[in-house]
Amino acid sequence: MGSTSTTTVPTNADLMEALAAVGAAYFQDFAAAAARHGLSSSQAKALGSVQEPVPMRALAGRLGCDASNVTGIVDRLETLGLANREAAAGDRRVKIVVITDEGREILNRIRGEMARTHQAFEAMTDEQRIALHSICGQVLPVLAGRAGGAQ
Amino acid sequence: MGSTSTTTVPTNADLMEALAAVGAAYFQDFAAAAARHGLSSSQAKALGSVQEPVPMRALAGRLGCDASNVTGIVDRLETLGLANREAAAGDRRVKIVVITDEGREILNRIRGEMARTHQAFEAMTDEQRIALHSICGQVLPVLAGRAGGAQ
DNA sequence: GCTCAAAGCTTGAGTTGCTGAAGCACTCGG
DNA sequence: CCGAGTGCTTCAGCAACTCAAGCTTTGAGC
Repeated sequence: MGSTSTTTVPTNADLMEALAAVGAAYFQDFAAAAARHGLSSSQAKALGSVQEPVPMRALAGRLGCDASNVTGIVDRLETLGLANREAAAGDRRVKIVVITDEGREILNRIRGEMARTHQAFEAMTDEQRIALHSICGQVLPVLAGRAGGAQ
Repeated sequence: MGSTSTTTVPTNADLMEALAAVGAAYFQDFAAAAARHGLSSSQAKALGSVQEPVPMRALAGRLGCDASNVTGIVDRLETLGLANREAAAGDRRVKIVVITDEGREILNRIRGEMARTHQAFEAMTDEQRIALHSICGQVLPVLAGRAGGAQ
């Protein structure tokens, strides 16, 4: 396979490998920061997905898992005092997950403590930051299967 | 196309969000492809980490989890006929995990079936591919904690 | 050669993540 | 008001994960 050369266009396999490695490393940094605050990565991910109030069912969609699974995760967040269930106005079947102030604080602290991630970003030039952000923005809708639709 | 003179440099938070979204989407594509072949994402990830024979302990390091956990994962891979344990020459405590031909075939098929990922990559220009690959290569050592040496 | 500390793997107990099926509570169209 | 459909929870069951404990092997010191 290709060696690192400025004129070599990476193959799909090259890109997959690179993206997988970066994604895995990012995730481990995230999980480690969450663990320092007593949260599993799933709980932390859920917490990050409820910065805006979200119904249980929609949360399951965001997390890409079954609705019954979300019940347990939110149970634990609620026990820890990081989120609450609130009844939805207008449809009493629906329960809306709302992050608490404490939850928001923990979330911000976790994000701030992702030392490796911040270190990696700091080392990037403005051009690289712009390029990476642009590429992610372009690639995400396809990767997430939302091509042609708005979020 | 988009880039005008208004060069907005994304903040760390912007990049974190973008990277997290792309990483999560990639992982879901991966997990879905693996599931189609009866593998959990952990099993598939392990399978991808033993393309070269690896001792159990080293595999645990690569997967970022406890050694005792790897026992169970490799148990299942072995049951499925996708990998084998072999005794290490020179140290009979060590067991080396070796992928089987069937395991290699399944792994290749999984990677080939990550449709969204391939789709996303196909839509990239040569410049973007080079930029993304280069950025990943630069960022990975820092993100994975293998940078500089002061740690 | 023996002993003992340490290393590599497995086992067991216990929690969490996750799914599918079943059930309850509620909404909405007829 | 009734029945179908929706949203959430509960339950059973497996996989992933961790920690502590246990077994075998290794290697260093005696």
